[in-house]
Amino acid sequence: MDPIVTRFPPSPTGYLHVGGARTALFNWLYARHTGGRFVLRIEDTDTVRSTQASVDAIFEALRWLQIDWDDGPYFQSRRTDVYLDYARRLYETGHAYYCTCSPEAVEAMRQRAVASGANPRYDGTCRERGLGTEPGAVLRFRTPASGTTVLDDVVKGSIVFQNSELDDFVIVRSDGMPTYNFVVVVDDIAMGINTVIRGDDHVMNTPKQMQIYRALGARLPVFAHVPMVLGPDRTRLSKRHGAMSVTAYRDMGYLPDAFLNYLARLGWSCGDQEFFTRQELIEKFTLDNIGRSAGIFDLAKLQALNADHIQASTPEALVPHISPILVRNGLAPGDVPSLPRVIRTLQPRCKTLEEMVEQARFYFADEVAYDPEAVKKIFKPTAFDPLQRIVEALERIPVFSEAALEAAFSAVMAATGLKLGKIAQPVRLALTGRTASPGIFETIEALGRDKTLARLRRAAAWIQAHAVPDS
RNA sequence: GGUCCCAUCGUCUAGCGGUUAGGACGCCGGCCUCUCACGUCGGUAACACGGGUUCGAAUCCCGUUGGGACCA
Repeated sequence: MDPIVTRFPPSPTGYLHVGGARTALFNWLYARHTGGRFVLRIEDTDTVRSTQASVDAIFEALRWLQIDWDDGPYFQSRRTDVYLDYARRLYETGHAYYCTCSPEAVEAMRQRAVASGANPRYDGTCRERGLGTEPGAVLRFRTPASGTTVLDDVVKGSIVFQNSELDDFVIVRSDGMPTYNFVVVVDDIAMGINTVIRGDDHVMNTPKQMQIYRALGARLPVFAHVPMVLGPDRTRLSKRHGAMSVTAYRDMGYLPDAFLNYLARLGWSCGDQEFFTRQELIEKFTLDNIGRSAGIFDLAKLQALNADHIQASTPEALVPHISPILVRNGLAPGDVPSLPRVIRTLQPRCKTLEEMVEQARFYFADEVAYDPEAVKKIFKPTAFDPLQRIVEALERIPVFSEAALEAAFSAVMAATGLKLGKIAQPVRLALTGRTASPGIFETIEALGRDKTLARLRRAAAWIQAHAVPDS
């Protein structure tokens, strides 16, 4: 059996968006799953809207997602001669003909067709005129007037199109530029693409494309039309729904593997499994379990999955992902004794890395700001003594290991008769400025000896300074 | 307007003629606990509607409604 060859053909008219990323993912996964090839092709024939910035943005997004390609990138703008070559073949074999009808005349035909209740279409005026190329002529594809074109779609099943509904569409414009439906087929044939996985907004293009395959004597690829990704209001995902750019999710602190996991499960399933590593995705992805109905992009679910991936990761593996976000927030990764240790304390408490940075702030601060509400409740005069005892106990510990810290706290608990909560909360407030934080021992360990002792002493002094005189 | 696609909890989905319709996210409650989380246990909630086919339909067929896509 021939190896599977898939492709991803983005138009560089903007950043890579969520729907495009999922299409890329499915094609990539299928190629990797089958040990086939994945081709990247930039469809930049629209020279007005295509930009280099968009090309760069797409590369950047694919790099972040770690979706790599085996062939390409090809640029359609550099392949015009290939397309015209194929167009000539179509003309020479009688599958295409020149047409000199003016745009106005064609528009009139459409009006007439609509008026008679039919589809707007070209009426075939030049079809049998046997015209050769001449100035202002377009090249039209000669669509069969009768019969049906049947698309056997892997996900949608069999779809029947009446050929009479198909137009004699233009394949080369009067300015010599080939058209979309035509170049796609030429490229897919030339690049050996045998499996086309794309959004189901392309279903209506498919019968036209199938006709071109036939006219060119090429073998049809397997088609898999994947349902679209919609916004919460059930309309096509757009700017109105917030972030559409894939890299925006990177900047918000999502892990590429979590993002891919979410995208894969949106429209594809594997029994009840929700969490997939990249490797599992490759092992388990097939075209068989792609759903037929459109899916709504749900940020809450993405967040939950991201939290799972953050937890499943090692702190060290998170470092390269979180560092840029730290820096963006004015925090230097080196300003803490051990960044992985800090990350470890926060892993079970964050849905995104952005949240993690937010919660990590106190580790980096030179001096924590106390939450005023918490101060009222916790920094009471009675908190001074235990705090002081903790300082003394910690001063005697050379190495801040969790076990040693726990022993020190136990000793203070025994000496004062206080429960851990009564001691831990003042310590927590002293170290973090807040009432909520990671476990007190792991926090101290990650914060390090110097910062811990400095903050505890400052807190003790603060309480003394603000002590309410006995009345 | 024409053509095409789709339809299970709010959301993602399992189901492929016989199930108390399962899981996940979210939400609500219990437990755990040095706080917040994590974790764990439990709860909430769905087969769009109407006809058929069948001993039996979420599942097969037809229609209706609703949503979406493409062309204009």
